[in-house]
Amino acid sequence: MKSEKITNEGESRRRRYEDACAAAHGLDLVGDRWALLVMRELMLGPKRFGDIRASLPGISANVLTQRLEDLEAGGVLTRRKLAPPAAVQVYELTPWGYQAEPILQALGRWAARSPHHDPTLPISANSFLLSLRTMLDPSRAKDLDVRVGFRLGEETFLGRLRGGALDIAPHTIEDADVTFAAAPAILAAAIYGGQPIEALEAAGVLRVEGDRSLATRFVTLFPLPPRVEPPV
Amino acid sequence: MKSEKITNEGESRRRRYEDACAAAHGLDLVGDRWALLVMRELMLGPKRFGDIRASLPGISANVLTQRLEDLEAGGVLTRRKLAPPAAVQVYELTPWGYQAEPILQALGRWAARSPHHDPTLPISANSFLLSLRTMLDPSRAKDLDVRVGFRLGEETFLGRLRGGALDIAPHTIEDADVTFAAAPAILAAAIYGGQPIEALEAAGVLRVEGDRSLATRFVTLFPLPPRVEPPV
DNA sequence: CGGCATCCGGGAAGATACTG
DNA sequence: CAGTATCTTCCCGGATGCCG
Repeated sequence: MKSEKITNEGESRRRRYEDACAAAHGLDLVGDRWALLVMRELMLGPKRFGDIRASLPGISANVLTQRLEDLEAGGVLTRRKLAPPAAVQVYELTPWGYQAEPILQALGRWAARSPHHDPTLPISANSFLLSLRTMLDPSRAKDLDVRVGFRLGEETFLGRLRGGALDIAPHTIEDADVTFAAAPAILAAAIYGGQPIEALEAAGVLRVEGDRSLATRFVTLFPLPPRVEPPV
Repeated sequence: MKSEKITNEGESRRRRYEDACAAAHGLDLVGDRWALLVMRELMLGPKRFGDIRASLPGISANVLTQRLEDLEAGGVLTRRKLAPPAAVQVYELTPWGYQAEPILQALGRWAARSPHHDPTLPISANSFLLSLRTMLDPSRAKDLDVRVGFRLGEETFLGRLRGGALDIAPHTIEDADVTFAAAPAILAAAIYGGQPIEALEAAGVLRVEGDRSLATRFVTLFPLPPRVEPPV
């Protein structure tokens, strides 16, 4: 039996930048592969291990376990057991963890201009919804106060657009002013790709309920920044 | 001889997240270890290989070579040869590369609140100066229009504070209104650690030239956000 | 089934030595 | 000084299997 785990006694000797720069310390915390994407998947609310994994095609179970441990040790998230009726364990960002959203937004805004960005790859519900928060143009939205429902696969989310800001959370959608039902990639095509709503409905891949004129306005609130000219 | 480098025919098979999310693509570009810190070192102007390396204690030459190649392939930076008198090669961010600064700022602002952040580690001139741009409180600075010089080791930088924003670039400092000469860590102690300027001068680790009352005001313009409560 | 440990192969990171 | 070559170490990714 050499199973003496000298590895870590609660304190990790993980590889670190020895740098006082706060950004470098941020990379110590969330710079590992997959770490920020795990946080992205928790950004709209707690999730279970399997749901995170399903949202991140390509991550393996042991890596996800590792990232969750590291992020918990860093104070970014906590594991919590739901009330006995459904006593499942979920992972939830700490209040400070939720405040990491501007990192994802800065990264997303910048990379959206990349010459190599490929928007045709698969996209998760969370990353699509977060992209709306990121790309919303407050000046175009500032005089709107509406509730927008999203039915993305099994899950429903309710967005509250008010004062030029957009809050989104998992929620029922019966009292939304307008509701979009489609795969995330389809909605992205409508909002970022300029695909007309009617065409997508005619193709049977999108359904709009409620205020249709609001729907056509809503999809224009998220302008994409110009691409950088292709590589020399 | 199996030295057939099948590796890459100009196209890289680098490990990528297959994800349409722009943030995920951003991680494809700058998510590798050291990548963002290399960009940080170039954020205030072009640098040579050796200078980047000297600013990043712990990076090894081959990793730096690799990161520079990858970032160049991603359109983030270019290599450029200076005019014949000093025909040295330097690395310089592209205009789009410079626009990545908000990523560093979001990361830094967030991680500055970490319970595990250790400000006593070594700090480079660039990361200190960038931290000023990050942490400047525009409301405290909005009615100031001054030139601030920094002598950090061999290099000098000139900061222009105006309209609540701070521009910084390598520059001579003879026409600054006030000048700080000290190691970056010392200046950080004065600005973020609340060390009195007089005490640091008495200790012989800091020298202030020019408008001294401006100096005492300047160091109050960069409030630190509150730390998160230590781990449970 | 969800969560986590273990083993293994490949590849990136780290350290050192070497070359133009 | 600016990288390149080489070797070691360790992380990532996939598979399997244990256990509640």
